[in-house]
Amino acid sequence: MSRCENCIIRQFNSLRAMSKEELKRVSDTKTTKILKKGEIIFEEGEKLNGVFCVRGGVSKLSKLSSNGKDQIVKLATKGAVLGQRSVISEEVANLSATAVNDMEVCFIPKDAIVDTLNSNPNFAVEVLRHMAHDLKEADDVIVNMSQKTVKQRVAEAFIYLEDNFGVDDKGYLALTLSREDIANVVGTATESAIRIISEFKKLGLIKASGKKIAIVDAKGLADLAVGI
Amino acid sequence: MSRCENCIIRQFNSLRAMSKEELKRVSDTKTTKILKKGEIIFEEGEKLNGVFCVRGGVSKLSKLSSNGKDQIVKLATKGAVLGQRSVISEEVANLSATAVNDMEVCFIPKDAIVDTLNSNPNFAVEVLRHMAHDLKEADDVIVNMSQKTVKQRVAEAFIYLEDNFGVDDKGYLALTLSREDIANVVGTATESAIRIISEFKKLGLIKASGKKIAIVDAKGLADLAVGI
DNA sequence: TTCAAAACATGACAATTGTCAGTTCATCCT
DNA sequence: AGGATGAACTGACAATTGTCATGTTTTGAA
Repeated sequence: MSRCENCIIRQFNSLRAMSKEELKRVSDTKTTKILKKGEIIFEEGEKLNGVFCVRGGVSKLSKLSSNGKDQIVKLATKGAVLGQRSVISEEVANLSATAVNDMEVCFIPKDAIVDTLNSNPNFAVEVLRHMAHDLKEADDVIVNMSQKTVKQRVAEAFIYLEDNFGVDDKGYLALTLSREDIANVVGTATESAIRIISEFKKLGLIKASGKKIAIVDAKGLADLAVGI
Repeated sequence: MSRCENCIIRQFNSLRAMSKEELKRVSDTKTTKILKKGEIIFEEGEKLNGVFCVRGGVSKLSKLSSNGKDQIVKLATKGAVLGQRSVISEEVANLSATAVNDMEVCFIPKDAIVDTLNSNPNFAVEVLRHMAHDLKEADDVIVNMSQKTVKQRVAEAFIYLEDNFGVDDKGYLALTLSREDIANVVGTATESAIRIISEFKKLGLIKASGKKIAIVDAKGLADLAVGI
């Protein structure tokens, strides 16, 4: 069985601040799950008794709004830890996590995390730093959502996807999202997202092959995103 | 001079997890500032060498978007600690803090905070919990901003103001914001905010006396906010 | 008090975005 | 292969929201 001490993922997340003993404990209590595309890791309102460490694949973190639409708040990939916020504040999950790809995740029981937090200041500070970073990102999203047009947000989404998930050998975005998911990231109607994507294709900003999308004119897209 | 140990504000924030000695150190190094309405506490991009503890008045935390408009991300009142996120992640401030009222704030130098974080797990965890809470709130704001109409967001803003800042003896919202600030909280044009406020008055949802606004039909407003 | 500046308000119009209805295309199952 | 299903797309139209122009009220400083 794989051991946390050797997990390459550790370098990406706060687990690196754990001592050997603490890691051993996590390793002994953790379990690994394989999830198929579309499967749900946890849902909004669910009480979490642990966190999920993403070893492979991509998860969308979303929240249902009162009008019945799903808003994707964040996309989490290798190294991300899901559910940490809820475990720390001892509240039910306020987001749902769904596999966008086939995924592999480790489940780490709550106690292993909470006990380490309370005894190891390095770990607590490391987690704190991560959360501070997430909070900054969330604030930036708020500003973008409220001040940018849908077109600007779609442009930004493509740049985000390229920056965070990279491209394949043909230059296409490595992460392929459905038009509906793109709309839910951007916070618009699916039809609006589709129309804007078509327009971007006509303008030569992006190209598509099936569902795969590639950025053609990165500068044009970036200019559009900031409103030039 | 007032001492942190006795500061009533302490019960609202993470400082309560500090030991007597730690608090004494904070008390010895802190300085108090009085700010007039409109004055700036710190600006986006500024390097902060400490945090600000709000003793009185209200501050708006805002960020300039690329199109030149200011988005108010959060309103902070008595007990809030400003700049904590930037100090923890050792980055420049990503928000500006401005006094909405006359304010009184304590400045606590960075080192007093950082040293305590590194040595006192209780304090670190307490700060972490606060940040986890802020992150949840930020996620909720993202969903509201992207999925609700401007009208729903204005309705929600009034409910938020009543819930968080209360009402005066005549029932008017204790915190009076300019129409422009309301528009910047909601993420819309000032004219749009004004129109919606006028409409709410006509519908009998709110009433106004000068700049002061009072909620008349709380249920009607709440229904509108969730889209009934 | 008085006047200038700022804040508030409204109208008219354009631009953006959402909704509904329908068509085409891809995928997957047996 | 054929058909069923869902995703992708398009058109038409309505609703929402932003912008510009302009008038009114409030505020604050001389």
